[in-house]
Amino acid sequence: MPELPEVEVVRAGLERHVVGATLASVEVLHPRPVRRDPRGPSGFASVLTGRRVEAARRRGKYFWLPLDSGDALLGHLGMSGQMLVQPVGTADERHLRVRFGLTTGGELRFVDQRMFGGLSVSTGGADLPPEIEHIARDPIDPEFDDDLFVARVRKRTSGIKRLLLDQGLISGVGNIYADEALWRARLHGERSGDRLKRAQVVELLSHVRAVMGEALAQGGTSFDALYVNVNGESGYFDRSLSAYGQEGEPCGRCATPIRRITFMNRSSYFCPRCQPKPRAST
DNA sequence: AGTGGATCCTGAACGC
DNA sequence: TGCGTTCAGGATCCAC
Repeated sequence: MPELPEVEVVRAGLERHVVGATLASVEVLHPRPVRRDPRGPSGFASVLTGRRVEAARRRGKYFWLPLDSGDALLGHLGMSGQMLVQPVGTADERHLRVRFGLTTGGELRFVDQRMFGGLSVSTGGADLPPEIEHIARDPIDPEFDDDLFVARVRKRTSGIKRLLLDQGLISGVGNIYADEALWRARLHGERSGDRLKRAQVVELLSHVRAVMGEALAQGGTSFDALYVNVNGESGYFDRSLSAYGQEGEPCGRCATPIRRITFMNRSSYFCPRCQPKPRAST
C-alpha cells in the first residue's frame, strides 16, 4: 500500500534510471490502467512513443515524468501498483499492465494487481499536471503552509482522520500513517476538526511529519509482496507500527489492547484509552 | 461548499 | 474439495 514515502522512493528511482531515456516502444497490455487517458490505449501508446523523459516529479502520491514534447506521463500506484525497471528478456510479471521499451536498454514496467492505479498523458502538464491541481502539497514539501492547514482543519466538522486523508487539505497521508500519527497525538480519528485546539492540530502535523520521515529513512513501508520500488526492492517499516494492524496487541504506552473499527470501508486502529472516542457533544 | 457513504478491482484468506 | 464471502484501500463520484 504505497503512501508518500513509497512514492518518493519510486520517484527517486525513476529519476535515476529513466530520466534521459527515450520511450522507444509502448505496449498497453490491459486497458484499465490507462482508463484516465481520453486517447485510449492506442492513443496513449502513440503519443508517448519516441518521447524523451526529462525529469521525475511528485505531488502527494502522484508522480509524473515531464517529456520533451511538453506533455507528461502522469501516474498513480493506487494500492498495488509498481514501477519496475527490468532488463530486456525478464519474464513478464503476472500483473504486468504497461511496458515501455527504453533506448538506454531495459524496460520500464507498470505492474498492478488490483488496478486502482493508472497512467495517463497530461497535455502540457510538465510543470504541474492540471489533473492534479487540486492535490495539496504534502507536509514534507518546503512550501507546505502549516498555518493554512491548521486553519482549514479547524473550520471543518469532519472527523480528523477523514481530514488527514483529504488530499485537498494535505496530500500523501494514507490509512496507515493516519492511524500512526493519530496514535502518537493521542487523538481519536472521529474528533471533529473544528473542536480541536490549534496546538493539537500543530502537534498532530508534527507527528505526521515524523512518521513519514521515519518511513522515508527506511525506504518505505511494505506489508506484503505488493509494493516494490522501481528496482524491485521492498522497503520495510512495518516493525515500527504502533497502531495500524495491531488489533488486540497491547498499546505501547498503556498496554490497553488496540481496537479496530470500520471507517470509510476500511480499518482504523486506535488505543481506546489513549485515544478516547469523542462524546456526542464534544 | 461541505459531508459522508458507495464504488471500483483482484486474489488471498476464511467459513462452511 | 469446493464454493461463496470477506477483506484490503486511494481517489472519485454522488446524493443530500
